[in-house]
Amino acid sequence: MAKAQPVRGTHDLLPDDFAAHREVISVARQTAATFGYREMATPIFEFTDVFARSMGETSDVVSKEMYSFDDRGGESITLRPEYTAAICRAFISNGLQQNVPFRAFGAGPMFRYERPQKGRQRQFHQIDIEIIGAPEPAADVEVISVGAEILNRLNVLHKTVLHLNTLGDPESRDGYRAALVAYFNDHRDKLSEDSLGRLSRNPLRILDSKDEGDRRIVEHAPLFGDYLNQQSQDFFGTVLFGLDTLGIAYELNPRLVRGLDYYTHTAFEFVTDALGAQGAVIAGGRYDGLIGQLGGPATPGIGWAGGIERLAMLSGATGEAPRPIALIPIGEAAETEALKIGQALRRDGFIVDQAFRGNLGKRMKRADKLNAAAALIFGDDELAKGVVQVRDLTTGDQSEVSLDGITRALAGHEGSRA
RNA sequence: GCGGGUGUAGCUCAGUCGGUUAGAGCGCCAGAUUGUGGCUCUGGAGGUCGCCGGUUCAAUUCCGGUCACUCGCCCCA
Repeated sequence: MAKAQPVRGTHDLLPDDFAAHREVISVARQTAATFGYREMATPIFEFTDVFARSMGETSDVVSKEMYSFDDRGGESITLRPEYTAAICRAFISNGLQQNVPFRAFGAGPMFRYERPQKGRQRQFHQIDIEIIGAPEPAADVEVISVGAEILNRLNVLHKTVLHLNTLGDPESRDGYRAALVAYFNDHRDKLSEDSLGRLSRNPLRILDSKDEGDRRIVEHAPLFGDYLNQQSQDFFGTVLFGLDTLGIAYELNPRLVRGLDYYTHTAFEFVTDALGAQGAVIAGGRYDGLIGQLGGPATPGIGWAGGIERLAMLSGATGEAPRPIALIPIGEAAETEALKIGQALRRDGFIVDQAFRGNLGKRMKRADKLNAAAALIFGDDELAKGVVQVRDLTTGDQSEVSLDGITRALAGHEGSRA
């Protein structure tokens, strides 16, 4: 092991990475804001129970992927593996049922102990929106359309496909699940080992198995459509109609199921094939039972989470450092004057770079390397006249400008403001 | 958690059929050019060849283990 190695599955976000990261967040934040979602944050850790009860003890995340530990007071604490349960807990804790429908946007780190891959890290970051207290299918349409609009503004919508399915209401889902379990039990001798495990934990997942043998059995498995009650069908129909109205394209995918217990009705994923095996960039669904399971008043909800790293990769966003204004004093008196000029320019919003050492040539090279938009050059001669040389480093044009005219002379460099 | 690939300078990569001082391009530093950047030229710094162990007179090279990344499974964002 090399020295100073980061923990497996964690990554540093250096300034360029961070700029791309922040771009995803700010596009999402702005887009969500236009729909009335307000940003909030919850703690990065919660009582383990918050996730164990909501996501289901048998889910992969809870059973083997959580960063859980006992704190010094003996409480079992877990670094959040997802945002939804935490926001729902906050909804209950703060008595927000007065405020429904409650729309929230959040962004931050999540933690799962998984085997790292491209697009899969142990600390990763998500953007997340939730709408709580809206049982109407219009909320499903809205939440999906927020996601589509964010992808659109990030210029990646065309690289994704929206997969859509319904899990129905609890009655439909339980009925289907029972039928599936009965069917697969009759064929358990032919199921893969993975699927035998799924049979007890989450039989719906067998539908999505990639195993050849499993697929042959799945072909003749009962269909969800036959178990959806009228209400669930109507609900889903309304969602589809809304998406059609908005011109949001989707593919119905009856194999799209969720690994977490709390989902009902609409389940969806924006998937890309451009990132290898980790193709879901935004995924979510309706969770009408979740808040009740957490001990709150029965309240429906729907939302999604998007992987910031995956979105940043997909958009190809690369952070670019802004172009500063370089201050290049020559001589001691000018160094002193430079402090004052720099202060004034910064108060005016400019990004100002001041080298701490070097002669004129050195500092010009540095200014060039920083991709500075302009250099302000001044020595004793200029100070005596109360001027500075303003050199445009793109064009090479240079002119003498009086001290109180610097801001005006930099008018063409709005891109150099922070 | 399971199976495969990879690991040589800050970055991208050559190379060593086991043998003396391990290379290139880019980048970095300095000089040509002590009041004017980009181009060019010259010079320089920078490597425990991922780590630990084994075999060997000798290992960066072969073998084992390990760590990290990566591809697929699993799971998901």
